[in-house]
Amino acid sequence: MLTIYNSFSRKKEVFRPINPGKAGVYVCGMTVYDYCHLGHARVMVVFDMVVRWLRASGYEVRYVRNITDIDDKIIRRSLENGEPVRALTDRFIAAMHEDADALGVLRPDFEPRATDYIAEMQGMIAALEEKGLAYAAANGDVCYPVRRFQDYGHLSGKSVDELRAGERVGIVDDKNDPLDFVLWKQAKADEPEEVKWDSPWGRGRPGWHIECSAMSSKLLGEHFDIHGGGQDLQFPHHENEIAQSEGAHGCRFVNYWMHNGFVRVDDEKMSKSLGNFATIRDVVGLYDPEVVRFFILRAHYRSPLNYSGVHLDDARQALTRLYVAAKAVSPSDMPQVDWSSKWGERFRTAMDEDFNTADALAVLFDLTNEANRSGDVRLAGQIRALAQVLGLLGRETDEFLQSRSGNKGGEMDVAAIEARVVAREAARKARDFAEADRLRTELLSVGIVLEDGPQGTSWRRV
RNA sequence: GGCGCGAUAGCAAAGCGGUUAUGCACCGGAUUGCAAAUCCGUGUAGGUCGGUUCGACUCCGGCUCGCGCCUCCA
Repeated sequence: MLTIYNSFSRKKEVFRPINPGKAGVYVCGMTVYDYCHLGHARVMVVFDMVVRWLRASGYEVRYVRNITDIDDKIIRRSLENGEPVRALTDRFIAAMHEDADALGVLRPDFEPRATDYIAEMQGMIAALEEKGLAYAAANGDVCYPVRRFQDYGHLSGKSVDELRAGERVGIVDDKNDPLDFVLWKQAKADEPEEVKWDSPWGRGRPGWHIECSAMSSKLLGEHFDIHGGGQDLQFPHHENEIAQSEGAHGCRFVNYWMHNGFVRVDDEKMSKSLGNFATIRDVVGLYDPEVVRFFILRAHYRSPLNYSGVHLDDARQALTRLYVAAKAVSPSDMPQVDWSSKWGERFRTAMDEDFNTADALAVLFDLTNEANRSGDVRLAGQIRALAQVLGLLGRETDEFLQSRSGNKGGEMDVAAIEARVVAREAARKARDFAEADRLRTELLSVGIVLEDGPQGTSWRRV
């Protein structure tokens, strides 16, 4: 029985889908004006894991992760670059897909681009207007009167009055209430024509929050199961989504809200001003992408995650242990998961407990010990089968161990390495151990470790 | 100022009112020509002060420290 921590109720709840056997999942995706960073990596990996687990549990999942391809930052970047908005967003969508692929993140079933849903957004704004939940501000922007929505603040645990008390002063605003947010922005003279759409409220573009409300209801219905995103989106973005969706549709919006924890770098918040801003492509240049995925999954998704070199090195060693134990089984002839086994049951129990991947991985390590001790290939196969439920261990062991990516050793090419392995074998046969050790030391100096086994010598990069 | 979260062994990270989490690192031993990998053995961790309890790392309260949100942010 799957339980999920629901940010809305602040407690763990048994997952009960709206339609038996099915699950609708919406996750706030990227705003595509720059390369994805580790925070994006966490969102993508975490909800990829969630969807994989729902599927492994037998649910037919409809997974939507949107792309925000219209917003202030995009327009600004486009102007700076002298690059059309569409060219800019296309470029960063392609980059995002590369990053996601590297991390083993499966494509969502739908990746709606905001600009393809302008009509739906306008439809929602019209519906809100009809219910008195939209007004034109002094500057012509159409805004949502937050105080008119009863439950505003529930998700983030804030009351409207507290928000007012803590609000920053000095913000010049045309809104009736500083907390109100924009549904439709009036076009500005210095903005390119490609970011302007005609509407009943004048030429302009949608506000950020209405995008997700419109796309999710169009693709998943007005009421769906799970909505996810980074913790920072809880307020105001998700709060506003609730206000808009429930305001416009008159029914409950989402049953389970899931928020993943932040990524920090060397124990500091990751930010451009601190200069510790790590993009996925930076990190993947230093560490194998699968190590990054493992690193993310090793912590519970709601905990803060601290990125640092030593932690990634640690993760790499741990993942190597799993790979070594699974060596005898190729991913191509991997067995099915035996869910009735002790290991399968423990794994399922861990995952069913609010997606406790840390605990599930601990089960894998216990299984690893058992597999190594017994030499039972079936157990090795179960390591692979279970790990792949988390999107891990999908490669041949040697491919992982010998991969250049993220390994420190690696200047020497494979042919040169193998020539030395052969030469050393010959030396060992001749009992010329001095020569054999010399060759091994030479390889070690370039980051290659040799391992003599019953089936001969194998090598890997450190 | 308001709201919320966290503090676990050298590092990382889970569960749990009373029996070994797990991984990395370290130290012994086995194995190996020597190694590596693997196996065996070794850890009396739970910020602090109180309370509840037969018993608390686990529940409650105070304190200290750290963090997040309240503004665009995954």
